[in-house]
Amino acid sequence: MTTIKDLAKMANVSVATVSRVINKSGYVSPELTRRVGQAIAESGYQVNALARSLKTAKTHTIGLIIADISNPFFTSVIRGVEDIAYKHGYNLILCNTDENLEKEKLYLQVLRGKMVDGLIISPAVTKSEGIRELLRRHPNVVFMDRKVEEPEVICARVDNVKGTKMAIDYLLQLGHKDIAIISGPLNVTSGVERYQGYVAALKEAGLEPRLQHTKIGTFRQESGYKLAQELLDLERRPSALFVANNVMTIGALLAIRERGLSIPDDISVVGFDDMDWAVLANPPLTTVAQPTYEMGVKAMELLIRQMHKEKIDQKEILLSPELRVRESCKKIS
Amino acid sequence: MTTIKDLAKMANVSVATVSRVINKSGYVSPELTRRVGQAIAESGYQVNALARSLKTAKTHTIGLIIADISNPFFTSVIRGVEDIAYKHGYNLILCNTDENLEKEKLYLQVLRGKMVDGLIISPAVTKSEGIRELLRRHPNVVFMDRKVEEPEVICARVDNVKGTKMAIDYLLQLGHKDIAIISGPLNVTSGVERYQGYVAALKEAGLEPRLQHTKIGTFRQESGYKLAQELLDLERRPSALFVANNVMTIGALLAIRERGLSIPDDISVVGFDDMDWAVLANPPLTTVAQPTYEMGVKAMELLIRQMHKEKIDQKEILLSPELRVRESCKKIS
DNA sequence: CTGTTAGCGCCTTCAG
DNA sequence: CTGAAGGCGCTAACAG
Repeated sequence: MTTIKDLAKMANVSVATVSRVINKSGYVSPELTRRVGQAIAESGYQVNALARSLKTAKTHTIGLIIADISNPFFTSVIRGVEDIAYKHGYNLILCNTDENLEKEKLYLQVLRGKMVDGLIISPAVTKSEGIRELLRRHPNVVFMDRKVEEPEVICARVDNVKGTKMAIDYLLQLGHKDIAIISGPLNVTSGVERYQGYVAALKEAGLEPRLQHTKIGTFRQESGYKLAQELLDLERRPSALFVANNVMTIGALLAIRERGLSIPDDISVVGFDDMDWAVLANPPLTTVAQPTYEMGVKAMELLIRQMHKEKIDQKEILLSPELRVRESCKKIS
Repeated sequence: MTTIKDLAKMANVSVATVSRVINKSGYVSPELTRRVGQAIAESGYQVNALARSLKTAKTHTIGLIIADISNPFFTSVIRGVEDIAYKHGYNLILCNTDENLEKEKLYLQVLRGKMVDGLIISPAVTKSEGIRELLRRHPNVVFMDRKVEEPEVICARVDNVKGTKMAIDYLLQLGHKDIAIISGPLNVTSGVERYQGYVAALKEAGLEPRLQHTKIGTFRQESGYKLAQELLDLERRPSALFVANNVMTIGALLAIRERGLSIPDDISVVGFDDMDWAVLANPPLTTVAQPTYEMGVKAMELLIRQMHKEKIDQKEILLSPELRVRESCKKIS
């Protein structure tokens, strides 16, 4: 591997001069600049970012910790993060935790070791000693989608309560009274907030949430599938179903289909998270859409401000969800 | 930040000793081991991977260059890569090129600078000077999904010709003669191979591919949408449509739906790439499924063998696709 | 404008 | 079994 030392020899200058032309720091005469340039071209030199980072204490790398890359919600978010990161010259180390606390903890440690300039996290659970320690040790951390029970954290996410309320209110308006929920896990903020939105919306309408009709899932497809089955097997089957995320919705739709029931005649459905095929489903699915790409963008922008020590007036960005009414809910009397 | 120097002072030993206990290299007396261990615990020490890598010339980081993270095909592949990488202690730097050659080139350079131990690439085009140079400079590169026109490259991908033939043969069997294709770009291997499979299948059946019925797209949804429109507007509308990837299929389905046509009565459709909602579509969509997760696993396993200098008997792994017949094609007479 | 030099934090001979 | 010292490749004073 060529080093600046080699270049210095080739161009017959000092390493400092080489460094200067590489970094365009300080003046170097045209002649020397040319010679160094030539040496670089001839050797195919590439600066060693490790050495540079060791010296400058900047890696231009950020860690991205999320639960599941294969979930389209996250990939869209990642896309937003990547676009902004690229624009500002940062690279992403991608860490998939699978909602596994151990894995999260290990990744946190590895990323700290790799001296990332910052981190974007979608934490596996609301309270984690690992993250608390991270917060103490690392100055640049932003949360995304989900947050953690600590004061003063910086975070970009969606208004889950509002989104869920929009969905439930819509169902209520259509005349539904027996609205079931397949909720996410209650130890992550997005899960608990959507559940709270559900409860709140019902109560505001003077309805009491039924234990029978509330199922707590894991945000996984199998979970949506299984819980939907339980709901469908109930003596008093709900007239409407709200599912708290995209992949559980797929599971639920599969279960409904398997039972030979039809939407919305037998049961109305609205899912949290829009999906690009929602309009192609049978029938087209009514959903609560999150601005996923934008969430990624905002998170990365927050992180960049934080890394640049700029003032952040709004520590918590709350994006607005949107109800996309299609044909999966019917009016009942 | 705590360094081994600090630890050495705290434990009243030399840095060499600290290094030895951290890396479990060489014998250290129990007493000193204990003292060092305590110092580590008290200080919350974390080794600086930058410094270590600079010294050892190993980063335990690999670069992953793909076209589009938001495409479920790639995310499933990434998932496979990540799982294996994690198992072996490697981290992933994720690079999204957007099929953009400039971006790819820049990323290649950055990754080289960051001294990644290896690279997995899904190249934007078949022939690229940037990649040729990389191959010359970096010993550990494996291609995934798509490859590049160079001899001896290591690669994990699917048998695109076979997959496409399966789809076309199926349509042929159902009696279709006017089978259109929305192909991918012809400057990437997966695009051209699927196109070739289409042509070959037709010719073997004694049919001549019609220019009118072959549309060359970009693997993007808009492209599928627009080209499907063109096909549908033809005087002699094809009786069947093969779409060469997942997101173009979504576009095509959208166009068909918009025209008020029904599948399979007005037109039969089969798409390359299965999708988890394919069975929920209206009607359930017949597809050619790729073993995406497995592809990622194989690619990473190949890379690991390569990095470990193990012998690789099979440089090119060709995975088998599978036709999933559902309800989007009808028999015609 | 250019060169010399001292580290960044770590690993690894080489002595002891 | 332990310590001292050199160097990985680079940047940034500090001299000149």
